[in-house]
Amino acid sequence: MKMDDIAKLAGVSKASVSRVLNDKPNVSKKLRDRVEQVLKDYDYQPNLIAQALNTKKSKLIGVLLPAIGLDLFSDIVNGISTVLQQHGYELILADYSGSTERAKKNIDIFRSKQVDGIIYFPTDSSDEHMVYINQMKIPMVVLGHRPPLLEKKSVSFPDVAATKEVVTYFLKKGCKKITHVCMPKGHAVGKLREAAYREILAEHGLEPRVIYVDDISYESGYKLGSKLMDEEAVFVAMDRMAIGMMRYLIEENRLDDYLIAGIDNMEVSSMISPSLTTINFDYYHSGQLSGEMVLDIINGRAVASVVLPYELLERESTRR
Amino acid sequence: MKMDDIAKLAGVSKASVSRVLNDKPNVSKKLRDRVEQVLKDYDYQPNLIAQALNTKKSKLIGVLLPAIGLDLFSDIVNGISTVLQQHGYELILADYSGSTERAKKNIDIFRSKQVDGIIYFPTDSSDEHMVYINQMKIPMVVLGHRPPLLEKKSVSFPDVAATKEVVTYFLKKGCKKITHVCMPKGHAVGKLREAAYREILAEHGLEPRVIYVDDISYESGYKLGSKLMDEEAVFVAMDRMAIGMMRYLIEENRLDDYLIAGIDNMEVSSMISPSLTTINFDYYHSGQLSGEMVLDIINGRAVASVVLPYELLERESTRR
DNA sequence: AGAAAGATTGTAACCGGTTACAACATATAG
DNA sequence: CTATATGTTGTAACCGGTTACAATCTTTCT
Repeated sequence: MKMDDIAKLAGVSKASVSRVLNDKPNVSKKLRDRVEQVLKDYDYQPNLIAQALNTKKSKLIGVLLPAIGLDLFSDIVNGISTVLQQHGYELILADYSGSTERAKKNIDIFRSKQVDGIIYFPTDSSDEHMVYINQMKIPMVVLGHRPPLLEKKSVSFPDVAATKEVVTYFLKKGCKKITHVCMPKGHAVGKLREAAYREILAEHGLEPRVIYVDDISYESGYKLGSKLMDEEAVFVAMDRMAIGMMRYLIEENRLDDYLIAGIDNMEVSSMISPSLTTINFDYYHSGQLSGEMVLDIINGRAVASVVLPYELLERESTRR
Repeated sequence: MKMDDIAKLAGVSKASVSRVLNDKPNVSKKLRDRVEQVLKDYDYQPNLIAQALNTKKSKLIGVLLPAIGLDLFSDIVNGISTVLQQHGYELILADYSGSTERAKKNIDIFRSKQVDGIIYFPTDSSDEHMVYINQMKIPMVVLGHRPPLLEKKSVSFPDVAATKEVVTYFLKKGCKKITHVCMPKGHAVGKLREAAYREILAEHGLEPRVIYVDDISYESGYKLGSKLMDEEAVFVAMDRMAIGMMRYLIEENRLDDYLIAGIDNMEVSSMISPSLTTINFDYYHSGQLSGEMVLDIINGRAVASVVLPYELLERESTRR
């Protein structure tokens, strides 16, 4: 059922049907009623592809994430989706498994599909990559980072401040040996957290000790439990790895030897025992904000970068 | 940069450019080379919207879920995405928050966007709804259910068998008082699990005791912990609620009074302490299979329904 | 009543590709 | 060296909408 068919059935021209559908002015009530009746009778659904072709608005937003299937990212998608749906946009979801090449390819596909905007959560926030991203002429929001070049169009988390807060918390508790379990190399966020950790330890004249994980799985955290030595406190760069590590320590009956804190605040982090001290980042909200921001950019409204708040949630894993 | 521009730059017609792009036969090497050079020079990306308009293939698959943000669903999306990406399709993601009306509306939007197929995870699998779904002329896979009408195009989980396996497991351990914490009413899956639970208890002449949750959150499970009485075993209809409940019982120091089992096998279920006995369902794989199935349907290949296997994972929460 | 202004509707071009068909060029056969 | 088959390229219609502009119909005013 296409517009021409509707037009014929109502005995009017295609243009008139289009006017009725788009609530254009200067349409007589008689014609409008007649057309609307036919539209209803035949349950006409316009072909949005055809519409997109000449309005040049696909009402599609591309969302590009390092991975899907991580709760963090699904919270983000959830937030984005909520906002987009409210505004009549749909989202195309893609992941690039941390490969910058695949990210670029996906962005090209998004552009081919004529998305109206892109929300991109890069793992690589190098200048080189950001220059490449910035030169695109498409509304784009950078999520999770705040690269200088795209600063104004970013929604990010205060990784540095949050990290310092955790480490300071350990210091205040009198810990001298604070280890950091870091995300795999290549994760820009991990780099930030590691640098902040090192910086604050240096400020206090303490020796840093960093353990690198291979991947950001529970399993990975679990395996690295055995690398812990005589430290007092462990700051793990993601809750999921912290939980894996705690499991290991519980099995080895060594958990009482350590104070453990994560960063992320997964939903489950308060439900495990002992519950995990962590930093709360509101990923869902970051999704909402980036959704709103990309729509603002599309509609030519002014936007300002957002750095979300964080909150230290002190729980059982750091109580003696 | 549109096709006409490329054509002019290469000194050929639009049609020839199209032929080169689509690897059509009967194109002279000379012309092909010339066009390809220009394509490369100007980094031409075809407008897939225009392409979709006349090929009537959008290379878009609509994925409609009850919710996004639940790990279960993000595993599914992950599986779907992997397969689709391999075949050059993109996915449009939408959720309907368990409202059948919103589900219908989303399906309409999908069709307006001319998706080539839909993967739909309904919560409502009533005949009425399935008749409505079935009468659509669009390739569609039903995920998570196996409604008679759409049986051949479904990918589902053996909820009944799995439930019976868990309950039987408790029975073998000698439990007589087995409670079931059920998903909120309206969840078709919850109904299946509850019915299977009731059936097997009846077979053994035992009295069922069902506790209903309001929503499928950790919190919900936590709150219902207080409703437990003198039962020996608890079969919870989702891991996340089981974990919440365990947390409550740990806080109350009553966990040792119960054997607890879930169903789902969340990634974290093996990492908490005590680790949770549960049924493993491979959601990621279900996503892959439904992705493949929808592509098969689109391409006119024969498809057969899939019921995924399950596996009881006996862990610490049911050990004494 | 007739002209001018305003409202309503239709016609046709256009969005950026694909493809049937025609036109032309080259190869093969007689 | 034509006649015919085959290969290559261009022209134009089409996909299903939107919209500028022209055409027609109403009003309103003198």
